[in-house]
Amino acid sequence: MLTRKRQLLFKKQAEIAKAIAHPLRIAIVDFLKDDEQCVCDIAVHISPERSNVSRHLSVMVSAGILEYRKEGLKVIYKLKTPCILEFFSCITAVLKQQAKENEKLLSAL
Amino acid sequence: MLTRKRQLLFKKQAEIAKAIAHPLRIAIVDFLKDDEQCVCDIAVHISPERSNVSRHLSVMVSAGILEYRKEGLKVIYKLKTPCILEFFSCITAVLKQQAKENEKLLSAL
DNA sequence: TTACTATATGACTATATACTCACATAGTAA
DNA sequence: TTACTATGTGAGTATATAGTCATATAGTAA
Repeated sequence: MLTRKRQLLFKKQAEIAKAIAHPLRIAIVDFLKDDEQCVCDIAVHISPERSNVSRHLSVMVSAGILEYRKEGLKVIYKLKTPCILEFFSCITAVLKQQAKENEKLLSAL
Repeated sequence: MLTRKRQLLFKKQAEIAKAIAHPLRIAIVDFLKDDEQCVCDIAVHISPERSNVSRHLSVMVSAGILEYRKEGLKVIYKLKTPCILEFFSCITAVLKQQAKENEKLLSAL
C-alpha cells in the first residue's frame, strides 16, 4: 500500500494537473508561452467572459502555475513554471498516436 | 479569438490532462512506470476498492494513456505513452518551487 | 468629489466526477 | 454442470467544478 507521504505527493501532483486540465486554461497557458499578458488581452484572445477568465487565472495561480503583477489598472499574468509547456509536447504525442490508430482502423474498413 | 481548430486541440489536450489529474490515477501511472501490472496487483498496491480502481483504469484507457491485454482471468495494464512520466518531472519542479517559497516565507516570520 | 476602466468575487444553477454497493460477466477448475 | 476468481458496470449519492449575472474593489482621470 501507499505510504502517507506518497499519497500526499500524488495528491499535490493531481492538484497541479487538475489546474491545467481545462480547455480554456490550456489555451491561456499556450497564449502565455512567449510573453506575459494582461487579463484584457487574454480575454480578447481566449474568451470574452471576463469573470470566467478571471476564475481560470486564479485557479492556475493557486496551483502555482501562473504568477501576476499589477500595473496600474491592469493585472499581468505570466507562466511561473515554463516546463508546463513540455507537458503539452507529451500530450501532443498521445494525440498523434491516437490519430495514427484511427487511421489504421479506417483503412481496415 | 481562437479558431475552431485550436479550440478542438485544446479540448483534446484537456481530456488527456484530466485523465491524469487524480491522486489514484497518478499513483497508478507511477506504479506502471517500469512494468505492466495486473489489476489485482494494482489494487493491492494502490487501493483495495477494486471497482474504483477499475473505473480509474478505464478512464485512462479511454484517454489513450494506458492499454491492456487479457491473460486468463487477469487483465494486465501498461503505460501506452511513457512520456507521461516526463510530465511528473515538471510537476515535481512546480512543487519544489512552491516548497522553496514557503521556506522563504517561513524564515521571514 | 464623480465617473470611468480593469479585474475579482459572491451567489446561484448546471453539469461532471468520484465513490460505494450490489450485481454481471468471463475465464478457470473440479 | 457448479463453484470459484478477477474484473467490470449500473445505479445511486455526494462532492467538485464550470459558467453566469450582478456586484464589489482598486486604480485612473476629470
